[in-house]
Amino acid sequence: MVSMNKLTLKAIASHFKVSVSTVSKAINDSHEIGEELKVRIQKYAKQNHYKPNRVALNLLNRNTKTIGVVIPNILNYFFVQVLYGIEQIADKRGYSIITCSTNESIEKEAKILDFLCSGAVDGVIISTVAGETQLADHIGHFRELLQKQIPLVMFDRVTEKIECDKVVVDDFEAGYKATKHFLATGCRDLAIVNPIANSPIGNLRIDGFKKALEENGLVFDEEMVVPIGAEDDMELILSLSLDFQKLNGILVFDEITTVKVMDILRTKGYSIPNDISIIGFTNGELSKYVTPSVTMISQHGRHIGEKSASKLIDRIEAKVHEDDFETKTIKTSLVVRGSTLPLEYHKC
Amino acid sequence: MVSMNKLTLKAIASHFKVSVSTVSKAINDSHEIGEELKVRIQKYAKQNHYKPNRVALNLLNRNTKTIGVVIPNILNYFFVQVLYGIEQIADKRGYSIITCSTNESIEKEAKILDFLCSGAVDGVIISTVAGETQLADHIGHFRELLQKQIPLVMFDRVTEKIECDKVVVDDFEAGYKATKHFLATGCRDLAIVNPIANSPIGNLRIDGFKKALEENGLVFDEEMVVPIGAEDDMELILSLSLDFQKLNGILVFDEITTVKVMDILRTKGYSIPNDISIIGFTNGELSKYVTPSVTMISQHGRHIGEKSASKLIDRIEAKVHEDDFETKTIKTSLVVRGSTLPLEYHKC
DNA sequence: CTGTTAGCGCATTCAC
DNA sequence: GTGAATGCGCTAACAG
Repeated sequence: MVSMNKLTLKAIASHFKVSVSTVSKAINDSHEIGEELKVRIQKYAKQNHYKPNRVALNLLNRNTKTIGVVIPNILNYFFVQVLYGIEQIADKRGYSIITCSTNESIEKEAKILDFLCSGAVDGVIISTVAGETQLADHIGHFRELLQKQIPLVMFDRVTEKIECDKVVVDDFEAGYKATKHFLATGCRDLAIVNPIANSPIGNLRIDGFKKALEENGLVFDEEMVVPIGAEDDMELILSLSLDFQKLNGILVFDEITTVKVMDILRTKGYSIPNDISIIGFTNGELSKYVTPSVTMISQHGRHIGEKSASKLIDRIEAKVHEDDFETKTIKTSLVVRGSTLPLEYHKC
Repeated sequence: MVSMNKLTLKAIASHFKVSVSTVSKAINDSHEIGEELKVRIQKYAKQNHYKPNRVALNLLNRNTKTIGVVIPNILNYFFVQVLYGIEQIADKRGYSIITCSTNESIEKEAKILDFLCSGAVDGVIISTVAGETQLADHIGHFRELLQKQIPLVMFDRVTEKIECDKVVVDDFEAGYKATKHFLATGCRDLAIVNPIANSPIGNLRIDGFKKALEENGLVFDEEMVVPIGAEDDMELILSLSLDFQKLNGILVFDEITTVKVMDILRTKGYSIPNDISIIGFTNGELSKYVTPSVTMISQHGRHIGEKSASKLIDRIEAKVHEDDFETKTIKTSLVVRGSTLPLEYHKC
């Protein structure tokens, strides 16, 4: 038997030969409606699984109880963790999430932002794909969001050019902390492998690295930093750029690159951490289970997601749109594992 | 300066002192509107970033160009891959995705399905959290979707009780294939570590395992299968259940458990694969980078996502709702790596 | 060429 | 107690 696919107030109304507004009130349990009729209508509605149409309500209420989340790459575990954190909070506060992936394409990001401007969501959380340079051309899309009064929270990859709430990682301190740990375990000949070259985030980490070096009377040299592109033959580049014989510590800026570097070192016959120590910026399980397990900087992706979502929803639900934007900095943690030497070995 | 946050047709109309429908037509470049006025309106709209309200259009068109995706756990890399596949296709065909995570809670799944019934999406893709037993109580939520004519595609964890399009992994063949590989490399004393006990999927794999054993004249014994709960002390259970001395091959049904098992074996002094071989059901990078790298069954999550999304959107856009539901079976691949012995070692 | 009317599904205000 | 009218923002059919 074929049932009507959409049960509306109107249909119920005509079934009971009453008006739509009567049905509406009955279903919303208004005291205005006679008890007997009310019960009959409610029962009928329940039996036939009546459910008010979200879209109609959205139009009426001028909100959607939905937030848009824009990330550069959903296959990156860091962003998945952020997503998880956002999801937790959103769910708790009655919001749904519409997830958009830019795949690191600035054009796609623009397209998505454009879509998100159209009233489909009440607010947006984004980690932008744009580096500072590209952003200039493309900042308009953010402006439009803001101009339409759609609350915006940026996380991780943010930009000063846009005024909004932000949740960022303390990347400077992270670079500093990792470097200090190298030094504290007797590793003084250091290098950085940087798969996110040109990003402000990477630069902050490098700044922290510099500071730690300086504090210990070591001089920073640009040669210490090896940028790696996605297409590059990493083994070749590392061999050309680094003198492994002299090195005893490598800091790597993402998870996959970390294990790849370790693999290359192993192939070349170096022992980790005895010959060379490794610290990685990682988020996933990977670092825990490779051998040796990786000493890492944890960025607390889930926490970043939670903070971002809380802030956004606060902003959405605030009656007034004030301009007191806030930037929240999330501290990283150094998780010490097997790819660095124990602290007792050396003092510095 | 404060600009109006929402620019509507009405606002433009009153600005030009024309009617709303004139503006609508002008913006949609109708030939009915005088060239001069049309251009003026279009220019004004562009300058002020007019964008038609999605929600209003959704109400009008009775669709949302959005699909709901329901997964048990977003931190599981398999589901992330599926999500990625869905995203690719959805984007290509002009749909957005609203992602919902049940966190393996059947109540939450019911809640989500309930929400998804309310007109927020045009169709649903789901991997249900429910095992066959629980499903009885809770099948109503699926029925409701179907009854409301909302297209539904189930993937991975499906159920016969619901009639809809499905995309499943050939888990029987996967179990068979993995077992055959053990046998072909001379491993005949086998065990299974099953962290998804009671799931139909796990049972299919076990059936494949049995068949491979039988084909080689070996007898299956329930003792060969060790179920592991999320809370269990795995090391303890394995020690109690398995005689590692006699074992030379272990098949593990998820990724994290695989590396944990390997860790335990290493701790106990067994060499992989020389003493004991390992094959895992995995999806992530983890299996590639642990030492030794893990021979694994790849489930092609991305492909599953693509198929699911294609099927769903076809169904959504089909004028007629026929009942010729299709179940698509995705073959797995065995990726041979370092945790199993080379084929040349033995013949069988 | 432009405007009026109607309706998507719902809740709310105001009459009766 | 019940219902008609209004409007959320938009398009389409129909008048003028």
